[in-house]
Amino acid sequence: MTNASELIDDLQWRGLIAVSTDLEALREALDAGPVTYYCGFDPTAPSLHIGSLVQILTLRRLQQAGHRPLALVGGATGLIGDPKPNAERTLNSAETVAQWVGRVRAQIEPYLSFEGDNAAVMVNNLDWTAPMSAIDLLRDIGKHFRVNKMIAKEAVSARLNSDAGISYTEFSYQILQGMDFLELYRRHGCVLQTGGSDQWGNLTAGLDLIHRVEGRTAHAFATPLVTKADGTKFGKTESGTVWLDAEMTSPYAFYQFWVNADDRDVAAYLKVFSFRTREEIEDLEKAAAKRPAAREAQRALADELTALVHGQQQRDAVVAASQALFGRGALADLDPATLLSALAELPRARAVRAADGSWPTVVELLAQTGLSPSRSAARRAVSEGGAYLNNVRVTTEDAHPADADLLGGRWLVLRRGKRNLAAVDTAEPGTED
RNA sequence: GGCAGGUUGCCCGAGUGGCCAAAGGGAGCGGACUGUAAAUCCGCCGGCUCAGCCUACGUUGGUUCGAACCCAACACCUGCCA
Repeated sequence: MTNASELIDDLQWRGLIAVSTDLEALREALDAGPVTYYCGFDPTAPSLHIGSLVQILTLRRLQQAGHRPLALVGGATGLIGDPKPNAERTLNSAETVAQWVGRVRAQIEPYLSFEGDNAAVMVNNLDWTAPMSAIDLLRDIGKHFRVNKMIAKEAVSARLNSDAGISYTEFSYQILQGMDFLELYRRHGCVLQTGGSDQWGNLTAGLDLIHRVEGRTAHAFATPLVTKADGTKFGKTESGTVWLDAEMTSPYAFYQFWVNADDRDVAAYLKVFSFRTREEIEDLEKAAAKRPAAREAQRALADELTALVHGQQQRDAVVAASQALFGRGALADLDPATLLSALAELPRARAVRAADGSWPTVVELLAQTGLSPSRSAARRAVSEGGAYLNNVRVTTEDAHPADADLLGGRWLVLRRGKRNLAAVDTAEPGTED
C-alpha cells in the first residue's frame, strides 16, 4: 500500500483535489489501513464521456494505492436527475435508465480490479432506494435534512434564482445522494466519497447525514472542473461530445481529440489523466516548452489514453492511421492494409461517375463529405488554398479527380485545412468487396 | 394596468427610404508558419446553376418606382410609475 502522504501529495500535485474535507483527517484514515471509498455515476446517456474519466481514473488511482473502491451507478438517481445550473432535465423512462445502467457499469469495470484484498465492488442505488416507501424516506431520512441548508447549495440556489425554477424532484436529488453515502457506510464501511467539484453540495449532504445518523465523520474530496485555455467547454469537439464508447466516438476521433490539445492545457491534462510518474510528466512539460511544434506531450497523452480506454491494439491502429494521413509521405505510396485501416477512421462519402465518365468536382465532394458545410464554403476553401486531394493542394475550383488519383483504384482522401479529413469511395454501389 | 424604450446575421452591436448581404467587435474558417497546438500577420466569414440571382434585419399586413429603415396590428423583452 502506498503511504497516505505520498498518495495525497500526488493527488494534490496533479491538481485533483479542488475541495476537500479535513485532509489531515483523511491522511490519518488512509494510513490506518485500506479505506473503502466511492464515486457515483448517473446514467444520463448510453455512455460516459471523457469528463467522467477524471472520476473513473481517480477511483483507479486510489485502488492502485491499496484502497477499496465502490463504483456506484445511479439506477435511482438517474431516474430523478441532478439539478443542472440552467434548466430542468427531461426525465428518462425506467427502461432507458435501466439499459444505460448496464452500459455505464460495463464501461467502468475495465478500469478497476475485481480481485485481491481490495477488490472493487459495483453497486446500484436502486437496490436500497426502490424498496423504500415515501413514509420511510420522509421520516427516516427527510427529518435529517434542513430545507434552509438544502436551498443554500449552489446547484439549488442557482436554479431558485433562475427563470427555470426547480422541481421538487430535482430539489430532492441531494437527499438521495446523501442517502447513498449513508447506505454505503452501513453496508461496506465506506468513509470517503469523491466526485466532481460540481457535486460538492451532494457530497457534503452525505457527510452531514452520516454525521447526524451515525455520529461518524466521513471524508470527501472533489476534483476540479477540467478547463480549456480558450474558454470553451472541455470534452467537446466540433462534432460533439467525446464519448468513451467506441461506437459513439471512434478511437481515431478519441486519439485526435488529445493530439489536438492546446499547448496551454496539455500539462494539466497529463497530470489529471496520465498514470505516468511526476518525473515523466515534468520531462514532457519541458519538451513541450522547448519545442512546442513537435507536440510530444500531446502525442504521449493521446497514446496513453487511447490505449487505456480502447486497448493497445486500437491504439496502434489509430496511431498508424494518423501517421499515414498526416505523415509526410505520399498517400499513394502507402501499403493497402495501412491505407484501408486509415480510411476506416474517416467520415465517408460515395462518388459516382457522371455520364461522360468524369468524377464530381472536388468542390462537390467537399460538400458531400461534410468537410465544408455548403458548396459556397467548399468553393471558398479551394480559393483560399485550404482544400487538398490526397494531401495535394487543389488550386482550381473546377478541379476533378482523375482516375490516376484513385488510391488502390478506388479511394480518394479529401482534406480541408490542416486536420479535417474524409474518404471518398468510388466503388460502384453493390460492387465493393 | 399606465408611460417610455427595444427586437438586426452564430453572439454583441451600428445602421432611420435607394450607394445594405447590411459598419465595427467577438467567435469560427483558410493561408503563411516550427509535424494536427499557440502567438502573430494576411484573407474569408447567408445560399446558389456565382461578373448574376435568391433568401434575410421579431410576425403579419400596408405606404412607396424602391423599405432593415415609414405606417398599422400582433408577439416578446427592458426601464419607470401604479
